[in-house]
Amino acid sequence: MDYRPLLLDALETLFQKEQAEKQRFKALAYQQVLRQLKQHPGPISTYEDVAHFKGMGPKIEQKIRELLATGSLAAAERAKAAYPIQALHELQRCYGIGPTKARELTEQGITTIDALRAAVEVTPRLLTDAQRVGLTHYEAFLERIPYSEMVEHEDILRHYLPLPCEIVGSYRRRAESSGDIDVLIRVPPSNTISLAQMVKTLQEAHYLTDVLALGAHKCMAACQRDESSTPRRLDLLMVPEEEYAYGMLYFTGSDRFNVAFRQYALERGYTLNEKTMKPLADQPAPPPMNEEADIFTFLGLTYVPPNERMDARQILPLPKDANKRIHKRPVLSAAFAKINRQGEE
DNA sequence: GACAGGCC
DNA sequence: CTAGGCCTGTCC
Repeated sequence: MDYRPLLLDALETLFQKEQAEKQRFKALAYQQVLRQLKQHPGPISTYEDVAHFKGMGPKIEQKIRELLATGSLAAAERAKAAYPIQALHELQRCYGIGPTKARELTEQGITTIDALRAAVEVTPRLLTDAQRVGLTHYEAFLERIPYSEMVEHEDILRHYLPLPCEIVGSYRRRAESSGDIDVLIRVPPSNTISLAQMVKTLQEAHYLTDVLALGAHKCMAACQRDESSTPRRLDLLMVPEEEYAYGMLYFTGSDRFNVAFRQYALERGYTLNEKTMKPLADQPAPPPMNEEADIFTFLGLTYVPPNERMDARQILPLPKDANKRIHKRPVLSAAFAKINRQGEE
């Protein structure tokens, strides 16, 4: 008997319930187990199938054991009676609607995207400008963007932007699809062009169609290659030259690779974020990093090309003897490559 | 100007 | 303890 579908439903329910009750860390705990369950390919028939998951404490263990033994979970059933779980889930898939707004809407009797669309026709101020854009493009923003289309966006952006830029995220890791388009713009000290000006240029080219948020350094927007193509989520980030290498490393991910990378930096006495690297104690301050590879070298790490950046397994000290490198470097297995292709943002 | 909500 | 910062909108 495969309890995987029941387990997914029960844990998703409890995740929504904790979110509705603003129990951030409880929600996080369910989310962590849910993510691993979704990645787990095979059926779940005994507790041993999930015992090795990260973040399995006594509370979640008890709940899973109950579901495996009885086929249902009392806590999840109670949550379903107390909250419109399905409605909260559906509404939160809309860009700009989080737990609070979703709960507010369900309390007004709005429980589906269709109902929300009808309500917003009558009362536009039910949502903010950005949320209305999210609602308009609800289906489109849930779609994934094929790699081949990402290449086209890159061409368009390079054509219109007056500064060097790169699409980062899972696209740079060569994932076969991406969730959105993350663009880093390299800003030299001499720069006089504002982000607002660049946004205007992209709007006049009829590429950028909606602005969700626009500040001095960051723009969140929607874009389209042409009138008939699917609208996509676009993020533009202005990054000063001296921070660019750190920005590239950070926004290229993957998340797990970043966590491992920052942990390793800590062991070497440095704290790392998306802008810079600082010495912890009496370490020397790092020199300017012109490109990503400089950061690897400075920390004594073997450079990892973006498409191999998956998790801690790629964090390897530089070999003392270059000849040994051939034997020390693990070969990318098909299974690893598959994980990478999932292309989480 | 502080704070909350949401996103990355 | 589980990130921290950016942007928007609201309230006073």
